[in-house]
Amino acid sequence: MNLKSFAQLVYDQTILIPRGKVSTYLEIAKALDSPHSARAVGNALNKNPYAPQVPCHRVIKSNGEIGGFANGPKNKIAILKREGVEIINNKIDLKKYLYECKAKR
DNA sequence: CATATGACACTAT
DNA sequence: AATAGTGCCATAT
Repeated sequence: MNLKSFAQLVYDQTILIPRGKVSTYLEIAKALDSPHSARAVGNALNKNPYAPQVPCHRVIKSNGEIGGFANGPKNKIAILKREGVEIINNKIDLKKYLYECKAKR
C-alpha cells in the first residue's frame, strides 16, 4: 500500500495547483490514478489539516461549480477572484482556468 | 466486518 | 435546463 494516505496524496497534488488556476475533484482523482475517487478527494480536502497551506479553494467540481467549503463558497469565490480567476454566476470557466496536471511524476 | 457520512460524478427523467 | 436517483471511493464509528 501507499506510504501516504489517500488524503495525503490529495494535499500534495492540490499544492501543485498554480495561482490563478483551478482544478477539479475529478482531475485530482485522476492524477492519483483513481478516477472514481472524486468523492474521496473531497473528503480529504474537507479534513484539510494543512489549511491554509493547501489551496483547497482552488479545487472545484468537474462541472465548474464551486462546490462546498467550510467557510461557505462565498468566501472561496472572493479568494479565487483575488487570484485572478473570473467567477461567473458562481461558476468557473474550466476551459480557461482548469489546471491539468499532466506533468504528474 | 457492517453501517453511515461526505467539499463528487454520471445518467435518466 | 433542472431535479432525482444511483454509483463511487475513502474515513469514521
